[in-house]
Amino acid sequence: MKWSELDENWCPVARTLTLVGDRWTLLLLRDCFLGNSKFEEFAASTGATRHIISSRLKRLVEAGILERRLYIERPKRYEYVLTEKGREFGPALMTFRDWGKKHLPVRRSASPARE
Amino acid sequence: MKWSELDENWCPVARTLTLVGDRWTLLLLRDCFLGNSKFEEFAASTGATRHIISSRLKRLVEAGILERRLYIERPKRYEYVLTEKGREFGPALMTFRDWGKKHLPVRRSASPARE
DNA sequence: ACGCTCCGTTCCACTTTGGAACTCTAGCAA
DNA sequence: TTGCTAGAGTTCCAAAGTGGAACGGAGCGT
Repeated sequence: MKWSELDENWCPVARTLTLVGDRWTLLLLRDCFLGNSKFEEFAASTGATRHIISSRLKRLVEAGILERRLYIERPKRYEYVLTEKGREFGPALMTFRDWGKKHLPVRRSASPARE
Repeated sequence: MKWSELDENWCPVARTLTLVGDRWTLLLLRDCFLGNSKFEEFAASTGATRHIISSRLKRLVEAGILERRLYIERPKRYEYVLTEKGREFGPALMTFRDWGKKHLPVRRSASPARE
């Protein structure tokens, strides 16, 4: 099954995944909740390629989750901000964060003499 | 950035995404919460290829989210069930479901004139 | 004019996916 | 015995997606 066919799926989870069902998209949304809004910020923060960022932002804007807004007139700069629809996705990221904090603690090599 | 490098990321959301940050994995987990547990059930329900199902189940088992359990001795049949860690992922799927129900209603060409 | 910054787009090699066929084990039927 | 069915994968190949880096253009600053 093509994943594009999921958007008419009976299951609301499946439909949601057609929009945000990949890691970069979810990372971009996390960034938005962290306050990032500019292309270069996304690039630096997520580590995704500009190519990916460009395509994902486009999809999120089309879906009405982000809004592309002109924030400087003269050199024409755009930023991407969450719409109401997008902000309502916040709880989902919270659950990811909580689950990750609990079940996937960082193993940092900082702690002495191990690993 | 390779996505495998995310698992040491400072952000718990990013770390969570290393495990479940793709559509098929999340669909498989949804299936588990719906009560499915067998390979063929996953194949039928998600529409993913057997290849994908195989690899994703493997990863989920390695991560301790699912448990691979022998349920028939003689022809050796296995089923996949959620561990406690996996069950605690439930709330995340609920938020996806709720968001999808609210913001991505099915547009069925069957019913005219209503919404 | 020249370089610099931000925001993308284009290119190509590499990896992942989709789709279908194939394997293996074992029960059941003729 | 041969053949059919069924579950649980594995293998193969073409198509799609991704990573990395270079390129483009619009408007500053000097």
